[in-house]
Amino acid sequence: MDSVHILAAALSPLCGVDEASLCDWIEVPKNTEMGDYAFPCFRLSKTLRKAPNAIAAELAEKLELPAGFTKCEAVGPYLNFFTDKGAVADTVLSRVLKEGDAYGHSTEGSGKTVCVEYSSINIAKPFGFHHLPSTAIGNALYRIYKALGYHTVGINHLGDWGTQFGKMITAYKLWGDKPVDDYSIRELVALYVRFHEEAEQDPSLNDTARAWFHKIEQGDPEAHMLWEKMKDSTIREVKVTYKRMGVEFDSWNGEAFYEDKMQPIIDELRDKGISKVDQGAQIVDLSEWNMPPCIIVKSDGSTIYATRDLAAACYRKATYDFTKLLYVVAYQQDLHFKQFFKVLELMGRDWVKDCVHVNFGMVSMEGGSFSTRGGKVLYLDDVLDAAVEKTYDIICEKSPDLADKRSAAEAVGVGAILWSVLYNSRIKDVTFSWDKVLNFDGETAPYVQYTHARSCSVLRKAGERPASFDASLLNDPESTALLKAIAAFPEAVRSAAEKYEPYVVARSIMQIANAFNRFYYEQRIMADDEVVRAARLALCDATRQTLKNGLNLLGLSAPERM
RNA sequence: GUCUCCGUAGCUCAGCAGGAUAGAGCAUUCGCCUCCUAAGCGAAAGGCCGCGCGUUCGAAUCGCGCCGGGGACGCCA
Repeated sequence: MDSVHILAAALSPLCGVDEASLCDWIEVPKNTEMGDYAFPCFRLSKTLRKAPNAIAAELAEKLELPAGFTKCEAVGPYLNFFTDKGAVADTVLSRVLKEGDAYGHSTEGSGKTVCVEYSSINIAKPFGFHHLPSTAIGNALYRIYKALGYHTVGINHLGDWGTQFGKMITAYKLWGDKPVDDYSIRELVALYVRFHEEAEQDPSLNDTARAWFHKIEQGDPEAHMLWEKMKDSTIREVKVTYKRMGVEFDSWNGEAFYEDKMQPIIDELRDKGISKVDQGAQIVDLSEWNMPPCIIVKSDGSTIYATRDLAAACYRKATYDFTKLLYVVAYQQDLHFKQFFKVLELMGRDWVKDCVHVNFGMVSMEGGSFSTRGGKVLYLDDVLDAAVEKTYDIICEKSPDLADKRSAAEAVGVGAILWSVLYNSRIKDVTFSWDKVLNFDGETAPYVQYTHARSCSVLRKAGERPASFDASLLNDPESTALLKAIAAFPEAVRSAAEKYEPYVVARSIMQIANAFNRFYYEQRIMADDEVVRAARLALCDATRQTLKNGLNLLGLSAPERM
């Protein structure tokens, strides 16, 4: 039973309100000097026909202080409670140190499966900075759900199908000068750009491209092989980038995979009378729900992304039997998801309630926009490299003696970039600017990583320390604030999952890092008094552990030195 | 035009199952390394929480209406 329930149980008989309601009313004051918990008495004034201030005073008088609490006082209309700091400190520290890498984790999701679709890049196209939000947010959610005990399936829904591959093959056949396997993404993109340039002059190239794509569809050996190889080399290359960012997938099934799985959906929609033919296309009329129609089959007989998404959702339900299917996709597609979820509902798939469009804001350049054809692309790798280089320079300047500068620079540089989209609400648009992305001061990943390394450094220097410690010695304001922040971490992880918002975890560890740095400055951890030292070292270790766990949940690594 | 999201300090953002003086970071100004990593800590300054009405004992937080901005709106994804 936690403190809130204990308080509610104690208060209930005095004010004649059931415990459950009281639990909702009890709050944690923003100002820590006001206590650890507070009970506002406004609501009682109606039923008790008394002024809130009087009620608070009276309750303070009558209430018998429950175990674990040291003080209760009436401040105006509030009843403020103070917990036994020593006991709380001991509980928190023992738990963190005992659970270790699993602190913040739980088993609430055991036996349940969560599928997360994220990143979803296009084959033979740049892996650009604009893929960062989906990739970073999706990966963080994947890790967070896994930590909560869910079986997780990370899905990279590749854009690996469509006429652009006919164009790619056409370009390759015309201008290719080495085996397809040897082509890097940038070279493939160059072919694609050249195709569009030349097709301006010679539109017949488009016919050739269509023919090549048709061949892929028909399973023509050469066409299929070329397509397959472009796909393989793209995946091989992006896996390197993914690895840098701690990103993994369990499935790379993209659009091509669902090519043969759409017909049953189309048939079902037609047979159940859900779809109808309109202007030569097969559509589902959604005007009843104030939405434009959802196109299932285009008037030329080919399918469209909605069809593929329907097939994919059904396939995933059948294959993974998920309790949740998350789509980490930009908000531009809000309408599409609303439509496609509605169609699933009309098809009687009641599990559509478990499908969530985890949308996020737009990525843009400071002053321009991205476009593959125009060649105006910002490769994610280039951004990561720049951040790593800058980090390397900083390390050389600040820690010239550090043995493994490269790996620390990699961890911190990449972390800084990931952090930029993990620290704010998903819905916020991000405008890329080198200045912003290369600023490592303040609320950034390097700050948290630095704090982690700092705590490691203290522990390293301390060497052996006694297994037992007296947590009640951690009663100074800085220790108390730090303990509170550490104690809040598991709830932050849960909340992040519930809201599909990794920033909740990011903010939580930021708060811990901040509290630790104040603690570090105000209280000497390596105190002369060895009993005090033991307690502070335990707190330092708990900080280290929690920061590491939090960083890992976000896909960042926690170097021990930097 | 319709639908939808957003609007909090100069800038970027927290806070929004309503509660006690609205919080951070960046930028600006000023302090702090003979001691555990100064990628740090502290201080100053900076706000009709877009505007109005309503609900409430109480609204940045909930509802409605404006204003301003982003996005989407049938054969791209």
